[in-house]
Amino acid sequence: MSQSSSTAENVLDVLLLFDASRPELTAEQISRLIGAPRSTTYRYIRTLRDKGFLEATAHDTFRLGPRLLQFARLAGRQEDVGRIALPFMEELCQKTRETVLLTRLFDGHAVCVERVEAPQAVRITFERGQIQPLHADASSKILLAYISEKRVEDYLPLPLNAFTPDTVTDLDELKTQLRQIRRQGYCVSEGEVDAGATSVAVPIFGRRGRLVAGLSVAGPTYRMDESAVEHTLGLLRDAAAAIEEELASTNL
Amino acid sequence: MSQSSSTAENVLDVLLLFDASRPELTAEQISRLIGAPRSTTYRYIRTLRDKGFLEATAHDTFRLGPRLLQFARLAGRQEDVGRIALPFMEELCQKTRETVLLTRLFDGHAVCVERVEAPQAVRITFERGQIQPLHADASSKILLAYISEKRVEDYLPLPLNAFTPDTVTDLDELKTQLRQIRRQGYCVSEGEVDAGATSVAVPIFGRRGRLVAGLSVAGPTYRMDESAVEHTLGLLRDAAAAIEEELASTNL
DNA sequence: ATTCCAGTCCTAATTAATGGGAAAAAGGCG
DNA sequence: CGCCTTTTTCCCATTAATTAGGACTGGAAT
Repeated sequence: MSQSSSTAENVLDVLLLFDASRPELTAEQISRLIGAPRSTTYRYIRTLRDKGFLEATAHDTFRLGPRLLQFARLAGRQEDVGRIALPFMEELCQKTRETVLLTRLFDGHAVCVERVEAPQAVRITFERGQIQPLHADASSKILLAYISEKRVEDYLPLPLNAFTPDTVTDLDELKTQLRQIRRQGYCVSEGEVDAGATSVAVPIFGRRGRLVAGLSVAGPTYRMDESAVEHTLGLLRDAAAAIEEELASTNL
Repeated sequence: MSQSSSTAENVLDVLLLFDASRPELTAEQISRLIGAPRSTTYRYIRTLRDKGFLEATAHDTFRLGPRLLQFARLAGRQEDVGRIALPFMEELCQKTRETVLLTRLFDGHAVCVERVEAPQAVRITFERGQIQPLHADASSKILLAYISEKRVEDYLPLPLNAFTPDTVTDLDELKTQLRQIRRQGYCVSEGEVDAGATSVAVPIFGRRGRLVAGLSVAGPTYRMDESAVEHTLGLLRDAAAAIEEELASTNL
């Protein structure tokens, strides 16, 4: 337990305190959460604020600052996979008329690296940077499936949370599903995170067979009937193959 | 020139080195740019990497990491203005069928805090976090117009860059325009950043008459004829007024 | 085999961060 | 309007943590 970690770590940790459930924090809270005395905390805050990483709100609280907005754009776009995949995703979106997602494993979550939203009023919405738990939805499970089976539980927040009645919460059942996903090379899920949403996902492999990302199409279940899923799956596979090929030549 | 900067600053500065023109950097470059010896630099890099702020590429370079993607979502969304404005922006987009932007002044640039893209194939595209110079396009000039005239040049990268033949590059002419913008309370620009794009912008004021953001609608010039601009302007004004009202009651 | 780098590790010296508490703003409330 | 509370900044001696120089490792290329 490194109570007094390096300054660098501490400052970054301050940023990490912020998430969707805690968009704003008081200096007092920050101080307590990172375990540093008030004066020290204020020093961190000031540095962060001077550089635009944090900003003060109207109510004696702080929130993430405008600088992070800019990074946002860069971070994803510069990903090799993201950059390469985007045009194929646009094409997929046109052909399926549903939302297309590129997800990646990071820090125990599935992170949306890139997305193209469906050109229809009723659609699945997703933003770049949005994170999802790994045990639900095809876009997440496709990532989980290619982790060595032993380490799977290290990535999961046990016990498994149920978002809908259809979320798989039994670890063994999940593992069985993962094996099946590996066998068939794709994953289809229905209503595991949001009731009424269906996703189809395929893996994207890089060098040495390492999984680099998951590509998926998600739409309202009523539009995703069996033949639509079938059709989507074919398109997904073609796109994944094309992306992999380009990856291999670029990323050499 | 603070040769002996704090650790905290240094680590953050490492992140700031990355921008669109330099999406990847070698350890060597980072070391030189922040003026720290190799071993120290590597320590920074490691800390940043451990926390996901940086990641290694395939070619001995580093780029911004996946963690920043997540921040992206939070940073803008939690802005009071952004959150409040979004629904009105959606409405504006529906009515005008053009791209709607919410911009904000930060660090000598106009930053796009929120945006809703037009539901048409030919449209102005803009992303959250995208930055623009302050001297061109209505969405930028509207921000510049409400800075005290003396300080205007502090915010501008002189000499003024021309993006198109229509970009204003003469400081005095720009100032004259700014005065006019203040007088009439809105700004219309045509082809100043991208030839063929027309923007209409209005200011959004917060408490004590402070400018908090700029609201704008941008579309291809061929669709934005005089009557469309007129129509858009009216909608923009209504939206701005509504946003200001809500801001005042919330942000109290 | 040899050379060249990227990246890590080690250590003594000293710099630069720490944190306790005072003081000063900034609000809130009667 | 002035008093009280809370937030934020400032100060400074202490000391712990960062620094930086260079050795070391390991992989890739020639």
